[in-house]
Amino acid sequence: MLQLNYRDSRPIYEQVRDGLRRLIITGAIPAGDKLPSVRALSASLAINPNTIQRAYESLEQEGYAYTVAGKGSFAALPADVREERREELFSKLDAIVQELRFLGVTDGELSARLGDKKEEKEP
Amino acid sequence: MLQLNYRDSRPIYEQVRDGLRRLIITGAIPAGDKLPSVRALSASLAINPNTIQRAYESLEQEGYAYTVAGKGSFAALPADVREERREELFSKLDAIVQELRFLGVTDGELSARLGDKKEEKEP
DNA sequence: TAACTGTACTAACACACTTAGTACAGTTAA
DNA sequence: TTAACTGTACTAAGTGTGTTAGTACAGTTA
Repeated sequence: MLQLNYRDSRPIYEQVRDGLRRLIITGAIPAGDKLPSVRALSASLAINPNTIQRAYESLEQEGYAYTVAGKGSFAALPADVREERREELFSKLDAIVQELRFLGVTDGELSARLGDKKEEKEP
Repeated sequence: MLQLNYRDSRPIYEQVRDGLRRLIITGAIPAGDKLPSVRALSASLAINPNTIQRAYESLEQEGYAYTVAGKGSFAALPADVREERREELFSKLDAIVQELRFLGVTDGELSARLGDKKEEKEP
């Protein structure tokens, strides 16, 4: 379900949070569905429950999850959070594209790259 | 010349390295030009010389700089490093675009975004 | 010679991350 | 009601990384 990379310098709790965020945004975990319990996920990933709890805290603070006391944590993807994420990604996109242009990448190459990826989704 | 963000969780030496890399790739520091000395840059940024040294080590390891004993460090941008950076950025681009598509961004919106940025460079 | 260059150390401190353990309130099903 | 689950909130300890401070050395340049 989630993959951890211990070589990565990023903290485990961030990797867990980012992985869950991606699963929620891609629909692999639909909004409203229950997330694995802190203890269950910590057991399956073989890490401390506190680390999972921290990932869930961060995920909830970002708006991708909510908690019902005694029941558990659930996935969420409200419109404003989607919009916020879009803006964040667009900003990163701009920076990358700008640097690629300095590296001599043409509009044609960029379009081709995006087109290729589109075809992978719609063969 | 370089901006540091102490709120950023990223280490200072990575911020310095990434900032210099960007200046080199964009041509703000042309290949062959001398980089500021370790001591001079550490003084102007008000940080420890060891931190700058670490940034230079990393930058040189990536291929964006070379050292001449006793003279100093100089910017570099060989073809293979450019190509490696292109691949790295394309990978990040793919991941961002994929997530944007899941967020409902259409090809038209993507093209428009790229087109806007192009017009900013060529008004 | 004097002032610069990068580099290589040791030592110490601060902070974030992670783990371990315990505890408590709310929910759910037997 | 009891038992097992849920998230949450602590304290404590260990570890590793980043940063700073200080000193030192070899090479270059004016």
